[in-house]
Amino acid sequence: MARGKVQMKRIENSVHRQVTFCKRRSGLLKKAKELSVLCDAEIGVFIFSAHGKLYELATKGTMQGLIERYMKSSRGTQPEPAAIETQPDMDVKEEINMLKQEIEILQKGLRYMFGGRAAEMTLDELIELEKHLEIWIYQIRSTKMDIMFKEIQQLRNKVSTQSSIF
Amino acid sequence: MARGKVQMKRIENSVHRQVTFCKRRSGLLKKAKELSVLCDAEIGVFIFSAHGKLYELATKGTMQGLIERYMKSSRGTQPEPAAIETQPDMDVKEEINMLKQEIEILQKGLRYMFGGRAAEMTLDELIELEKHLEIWIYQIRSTKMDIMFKEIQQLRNKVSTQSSIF
DNA sequence: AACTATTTATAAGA
DNA sequence: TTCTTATAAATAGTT
Repeated sequence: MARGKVQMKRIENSVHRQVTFCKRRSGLLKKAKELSVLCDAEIGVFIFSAHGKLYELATKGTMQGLIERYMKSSRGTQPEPAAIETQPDMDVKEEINMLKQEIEILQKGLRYMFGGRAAEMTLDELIELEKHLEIWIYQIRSTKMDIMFKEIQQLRNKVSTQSSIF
Repeated sequence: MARGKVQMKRIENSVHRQVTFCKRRSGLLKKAKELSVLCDAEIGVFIFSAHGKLYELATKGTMQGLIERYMKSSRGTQPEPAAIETQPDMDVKEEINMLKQEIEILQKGLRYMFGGRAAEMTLDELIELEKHLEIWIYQIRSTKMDIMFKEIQQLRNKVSTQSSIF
């Protein structure tokens, strides 16, 4: 943006590209900090260079916390999972609470797996997480069964079709 | 940055703050896109407004994928979990592979929990995930046992100290 | 939303 | 990298 316009496409000269990456990266992070301070926003940025190196910024708190908040927030904007369609009579609020609880659980689990492990979780929390994982496994087994049952039905249909041909 | 400098602190006038948020937010996202294109970088940005509304950008692929990459990448820069200290003789490479595998597992689980649920997972993947969750539960139980054992020892010490006093 | 006077960011060069 | 500087972009205050 100085001494000449810039084309909005990958810079082919690798030296230029590296220099521009360095400059614009710091510019971007500066802008993010400013926006956060001026407007009281919480911002997370991560940048992977072409060679895979990570540069990150999290205003207010940690990136982990921001990701958890992101998960929580963006979850609601997605289409409802298919599982709900099989229970159209269920109370919507109750379903939402269940989903929220599931998210809380996984957040705890995430902290356990990616964070400093057991050091960050108390005995009570571990017991709670274990309980929820058991529920999760139960749900997975249930879904598995559904899928397998459908497959069996399809196979039966095929078999009966074949037997009517011959 | 025009018609007067700006102080780097929260804008008190709420109308000004809202307008500035809107302008600078779009500016930040534009800069992020430019950096990604010009320098072949992969960038994720999320912005929570003061009132909690989420604005996001993920260049190349989805935010989910970026977060997974972030988890993978930043994991290595953190201090090693305490669990490793209890096994100083274990081969480091093997330990790294185990951690990587753990991450893969949780990523699958994340997709299952936060993504489109069962619809996105095949039977084989569900079976695999179930297996990994069982391992995870096993690890949690093991950690629980460690914590409980330490607590028992501490309590025993207290008891024996008391009995020597009286 | 638009308009500009300024401030910032930054491309090219050293 | 870092500095310099001419210019392009972003944007604060105003309409």
